[in-house]
Amino acid sequence: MKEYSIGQMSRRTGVKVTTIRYYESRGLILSPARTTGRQRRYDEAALERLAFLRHARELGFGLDDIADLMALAEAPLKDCAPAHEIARKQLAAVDRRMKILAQLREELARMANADDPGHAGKCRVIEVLGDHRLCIGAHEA
Amino acid sequence: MKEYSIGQMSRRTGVKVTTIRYYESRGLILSPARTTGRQRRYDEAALERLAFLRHARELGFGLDDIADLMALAEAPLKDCAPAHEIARKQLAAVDRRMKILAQLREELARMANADDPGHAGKCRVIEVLGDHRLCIGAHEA
DNA sequence: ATACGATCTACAGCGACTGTAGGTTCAAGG
DNA sequence: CCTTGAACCTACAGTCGCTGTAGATCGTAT
Repeated sequence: MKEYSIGQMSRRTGVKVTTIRYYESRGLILSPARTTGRQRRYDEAALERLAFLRHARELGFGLDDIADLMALAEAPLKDCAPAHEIARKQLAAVDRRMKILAQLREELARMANADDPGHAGKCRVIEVLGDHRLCIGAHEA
Repeated sequence: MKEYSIGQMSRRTGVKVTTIRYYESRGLILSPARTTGRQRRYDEAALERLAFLRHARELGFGLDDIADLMALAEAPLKDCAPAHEIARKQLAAVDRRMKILAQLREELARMANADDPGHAGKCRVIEVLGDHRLCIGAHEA
């Protein structure tokens, strides 16, 4: 059975050592076994959960939502009704995120492809960012 | 000469009143004129700067990057290559994010729509988001 | 046996807000 | 005018998700 130190976990997932300990303190990952010298030793399952956590964070999910998603992953063995509700809620969140990202992408592509960077003409990046017609969200409130 | 209260600025740009004051305290926008009762009164130029700030934040720029961009906007003859570089970097990040979100979306949709919640098959959310091949950033360190 | 990097705990600090308390100002209606 | 109530003011604590520091201990390679 393979074992990993916290540093190996960090290298394999890209999550910083301090952040791993922070996740543990928040209850997002289980407290792992310890050596006699009280150093953490993780197994393969812990590695997978951490990789999941990392990707979910990169997608912009909050830690509470991630806790829900993790519960969802374990749900099929139990009652699925709450799991489906979480799935629907997260699906809606994902759809909103994708919609916004698609708009961001368009604007950024326009910015990145504007005038030649070194060229004598004026830089459109600033203009584009200031343009009211390109507002991403409806801004009420 | 049109004048706007902080609340009107907020409504016009979608930036919350408290956040506008925060931006001022961070030096990102100039301290506006005040009424005799010490309430802020903004002009059209301030509105434009705030709109710029809002859009840049939505695109994921940090406040320091935004300060740099604003400085660039005031020296338009200077080379704007760094601004293009920032835009390209953000664009790449957005593309990676969208790709992963699409996969998660598919999995969540499958789970949310499963006719047979109890036997719909193993939940693959963790697998989908745990997949190393989908990593957004290079993770060295 | 020693050296030296990795790990430990505890806690302070950061970025970008957000919320609260408690008071003041402005504009509209009576 | 005067009242009323929303909008505004300052100051500061709290939030989220980390990140960094200090000082001590552990573990492994030579």
